[in-house]
Amino acid sequence: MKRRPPLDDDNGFAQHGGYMSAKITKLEEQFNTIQSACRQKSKIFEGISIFVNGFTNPSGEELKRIMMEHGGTFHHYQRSHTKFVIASNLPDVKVRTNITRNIVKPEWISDSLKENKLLDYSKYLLYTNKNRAQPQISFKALNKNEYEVKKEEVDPFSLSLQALNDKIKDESIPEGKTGTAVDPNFLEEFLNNSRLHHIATLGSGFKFHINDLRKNHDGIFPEREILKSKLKQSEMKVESSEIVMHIDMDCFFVSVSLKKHPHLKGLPVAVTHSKGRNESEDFTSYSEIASCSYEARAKGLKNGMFVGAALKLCPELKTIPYDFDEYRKTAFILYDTIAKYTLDIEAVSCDELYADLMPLVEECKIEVMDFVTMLRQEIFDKTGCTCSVGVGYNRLQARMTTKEAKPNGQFSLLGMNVEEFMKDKKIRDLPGVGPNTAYQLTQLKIETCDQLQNLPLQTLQQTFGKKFGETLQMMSKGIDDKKLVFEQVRKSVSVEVNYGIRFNEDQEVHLFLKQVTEELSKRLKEISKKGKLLTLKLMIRAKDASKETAKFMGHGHVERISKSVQLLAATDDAIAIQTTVLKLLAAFNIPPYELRGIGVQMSKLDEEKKDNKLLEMFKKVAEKQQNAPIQERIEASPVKIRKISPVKKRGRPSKLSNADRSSNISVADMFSTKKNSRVSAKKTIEMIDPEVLAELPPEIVNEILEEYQMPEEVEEIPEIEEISEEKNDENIFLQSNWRQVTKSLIDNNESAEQIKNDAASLVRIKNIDLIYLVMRFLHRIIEECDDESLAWRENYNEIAESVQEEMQKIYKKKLSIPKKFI
DNA sequence: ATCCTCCCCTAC
DNA sequence: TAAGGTAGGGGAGGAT
Ligand SMILES: Nc1ccn([C@H]2C[C@H](O)[C@@H](COP(=O)(O)OP(=O)(O)OP(=O)(O)O)O2)c(=O)n1
Ligand SMILES: [Mg+2]
Ligand SMILES: [Mg+2]
Repeated sequence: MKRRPPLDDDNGFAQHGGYMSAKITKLEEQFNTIQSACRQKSKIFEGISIFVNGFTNPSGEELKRIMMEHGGTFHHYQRSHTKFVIASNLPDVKVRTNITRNIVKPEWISDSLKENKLLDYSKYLLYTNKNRAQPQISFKALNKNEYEVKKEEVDPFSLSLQALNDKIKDESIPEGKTGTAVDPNFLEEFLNNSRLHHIATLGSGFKFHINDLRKNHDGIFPEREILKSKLKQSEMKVESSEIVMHIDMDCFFVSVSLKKHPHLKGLPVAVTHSKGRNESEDFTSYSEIASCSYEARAKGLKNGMFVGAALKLCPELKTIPYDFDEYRKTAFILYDTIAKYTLDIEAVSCDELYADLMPLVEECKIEVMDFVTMLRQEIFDKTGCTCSVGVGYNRLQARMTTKEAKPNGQFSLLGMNVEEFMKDKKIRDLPGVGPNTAYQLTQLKIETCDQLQNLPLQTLQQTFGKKFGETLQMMSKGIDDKKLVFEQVRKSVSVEVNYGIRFNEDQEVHLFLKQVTEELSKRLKEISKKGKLLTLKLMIRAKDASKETAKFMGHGHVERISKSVQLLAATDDAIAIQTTVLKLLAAFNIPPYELRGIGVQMSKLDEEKKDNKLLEMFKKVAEKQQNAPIQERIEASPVKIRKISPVKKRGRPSKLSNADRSSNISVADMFSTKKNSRVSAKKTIEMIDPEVLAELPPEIVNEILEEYQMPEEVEEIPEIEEISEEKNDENIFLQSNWRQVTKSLIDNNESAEQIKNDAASLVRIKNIDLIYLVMRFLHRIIEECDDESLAWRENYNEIAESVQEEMQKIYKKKLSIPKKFI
């Protein structure tokens, strides 16, 4: 209902107002045609979706036709909602990453068709418990933790990768593959030239920078004295909790790049990789415009537009190259100039931030807009670039007024009728309203905020969902409850490449993925984080897309798929990540030549791995004041804060150099004498010196990690009442991923001792609901596996016995749990 | 009711 | 030629 087919538009020449015919994606169009073309003959397979893996009889094509004609659904790739995988045999590596309980022989389909009714698929399972002839696999292998590196398993990959590595070094790149991800230098080259990579990196860099400045700041802003003396004194009337300023550089890349091409000032200019037009009739470039000047915008140009399209609108357009290093330097000047006056800053991107000016104007007793005028002048003096500022009582108001102010202007909504101000704004100008939402709103005949204000909330929520519907209406009136977030915490890290992806061989894919995972590992290490949830994101050529894209080396029209795995322990290890990612990839079974994009993302990030305890401690201290204006923090607890940040930075904040970053460590250093910090048992892993770990071979590392998943007693003795709490933390069944951990213990045939103890302990802490679940779970998975399961059946009996024993002691009765095995 | 996975959308 | 990255918010639908 709320989800629309994605807007996907390969050639991108579709114009902005006429929200294209691409409401329905090409893919869906095709789907519809096919559906209607082949008249349905029966509904035998209604509600059944299949994916065909490998060679089958009937063939994949034939099975597809059967499904279509008889009410079923055919998936070209295995998806989460794919109900059955049809296969006659599967290579081991594929089996290991598939749930085998839904792998069914193709005969299921053909026999069902013959009988003209849906037969019981369980008789056609490719892998059953009785089916010992089949390679043993399934549950164990599936749930065996993915990151785990066992020599026997990994060798095939690592060997072939090594071989390929050497081979590629010696040999030239295959025919027609220069400039693709097959080239071993591609990733580096691509990242160096990708503007989107640069702005993303700068963006998170500045978020970090602000955190860093705030943590190392003493709460004194000497530069405010200058404001007090230079600007007219005036009293503020307080009628809001925030005075929000939004500041954004005007056509940032263009302004900066123009400094080296001054003769082009005043002309329509765009920053792009393309050299522009050589011939008079050359409107074909699919190079993207990162930023265009306001003269160019007057002709209808927009950031992100293709050069060819832009030239059609503005044939006299001049293009200038990127200057990434200069963007970085300029952005630092922007941030550091503002940081002299306040650190109540929410970083948005390299050319844009919000600041809460309330504490500043209250202290200095100055007019907000006087400060803004002075600030903009200072930024211009230092950078030679103009910026614009909007001011309002919330972030939305500030954001909207910046648009109004641009270029090179400022605008305040304070004391104005906000609802009135919003009325003539186009819905597309609301932050959060992109092409899709705008299209859906125009379908509702809504084009301005005025109309949006008057639309019944119910209608909006029907189309956009409860939450977003309400947000939309609030926004249309200029209301926005979201407070600024000064200290932002990263929740994920990813490396994605959706350009130049043209492979022929699996090994080429593997080799590229290796580089991608190494890059990911590098980035995790840079910010001292480890992650527990690993996601592989792929872009696959859409069925109807031509093999060659309109845009050179682009991805074209694609289908996006992703798959994630929970790791047993957080990791940043390149090998561990790579191994897991290769398995995820194998599970999709995509022919290499159909890939158009590859990304690897790590989320569920743990706390900082180094000085973990110290940082956690720091957070505890700073927790309450976390998002408070910097000055209030000091007032609330001057002693503590001084202790945390003895390193004073007066006057001009320094650039974010390596030296500066490492100075952050001094925060942690301060705690190095405090030993009584309480560490959650889960994090015991972090007690191993990371440097030591890094020296060890990855297999060993993972073994150690595995060990530490079941930590021994914590070395430091916490206060008495905390002991029991901590011990409970160690109970595997009290971990959120206890199912996974338990499976892994069983699959690896580890000792049942801990399971037994922890299960009994559950009874002691009277967590009966959980012990009930646990016992049922144990029974089920032990029943499902065979082989070693004899031992585990006995283990189960023992565990059950010990649980019942505790039950008797505490409750004087037995728990109704699955019966013992015989 | 709450969680998880696999998306989609938006922004710069 | 061209360098379509990356993070966060959130919804649908299934599992628990
Ligand atoms: N599709 C986009 C949008 C932005 N950027 C880069 C180039 C921009 O200069 C910079 C900042 O983005 P803004 O949205 O702030 O746009 P500009 O600064 O270029 O223009 P404006 O004056 O509207 O802020 O990010 C980009 O590469 N591709
Ligand atoms: Mg800008
Ligand atoms: Mg901006």
